[in-house]
Amino acid sequence: MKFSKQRQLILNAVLQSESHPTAEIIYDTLKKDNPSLSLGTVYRNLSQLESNGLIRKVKIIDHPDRYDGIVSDHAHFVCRECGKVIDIGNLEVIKLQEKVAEEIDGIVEDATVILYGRCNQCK
Amino acid sequence: MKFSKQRQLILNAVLQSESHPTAEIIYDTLKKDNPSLSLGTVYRNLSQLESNGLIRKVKIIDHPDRYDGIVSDHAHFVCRECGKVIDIGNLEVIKLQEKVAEEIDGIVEDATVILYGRCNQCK
DNA sequence: ATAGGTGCAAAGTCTTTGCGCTTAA
DNA sequence: TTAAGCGCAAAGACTTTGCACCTAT
Repeated sequence: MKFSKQRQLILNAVLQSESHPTAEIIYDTLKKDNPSLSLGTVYRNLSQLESNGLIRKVKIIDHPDRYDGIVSDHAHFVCRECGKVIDIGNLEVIKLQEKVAEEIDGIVEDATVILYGRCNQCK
Repeated sequence: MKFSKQRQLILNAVLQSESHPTAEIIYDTLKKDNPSLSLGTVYRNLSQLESNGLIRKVKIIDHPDRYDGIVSDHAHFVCRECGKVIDIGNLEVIKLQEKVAEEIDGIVEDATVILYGRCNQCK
């Protein structure tokens, strides 16, 4: 994989962000200092970076896809009130994967876990 | 909520299906015996039924949204080889929710859990 | 009677892609 | 040098919605 200036910018934006940004957010953020950047490039790179395992896509019901720089399996908590997304440790997720692999007699490669509710500020 | 003929058909289609159908699949299936049915109606009803807690939406990476008649929290396993979706018991999911509620000091209302891998036939 | 639902088709949102130019390796 | 990437704009996939008509309650 080549590392163009744009790809570096996009990768860094995801890795440095703590807000699990959407393609649009990344585009808007980077556009300020890189006015020629195109949205298509952002999508192409997010997709490419994900294929190469450098970032991870997170699907949240009723929101556009988000991206996350933490690649090891872990869960997300989404606050229904304020929309905040919080990373959750992966210990429980790994346990879950093991149980399920046993239950279906198959191989569990990874998991997407999203919990919905109210965060400590909004509850 | 009123129960039109269409709503009944759509609800039954989701409840009876074992394949976690998409809106398109439901539409194609019901269209055979109900040629005047429109895709917009299917989307409207799936959305409405979900709001009322009768069915549940399942988001799977790189697939259109699917719907599921089992409303209690539970996980899904998706086979990357054959695309099959298998329901997983909810015991582990409930445990996970409890741990996370504690970890974030918030309220966890429900969860979407999707595991990816190879099923017993494809592994 | 009437709030809510329907079919249809147009519009909206998010994402992908074809093309001719540019650039990292 | 050249395979890969870029910007742009058009197209695509999926979903929502406005409107005039219809129906469950």
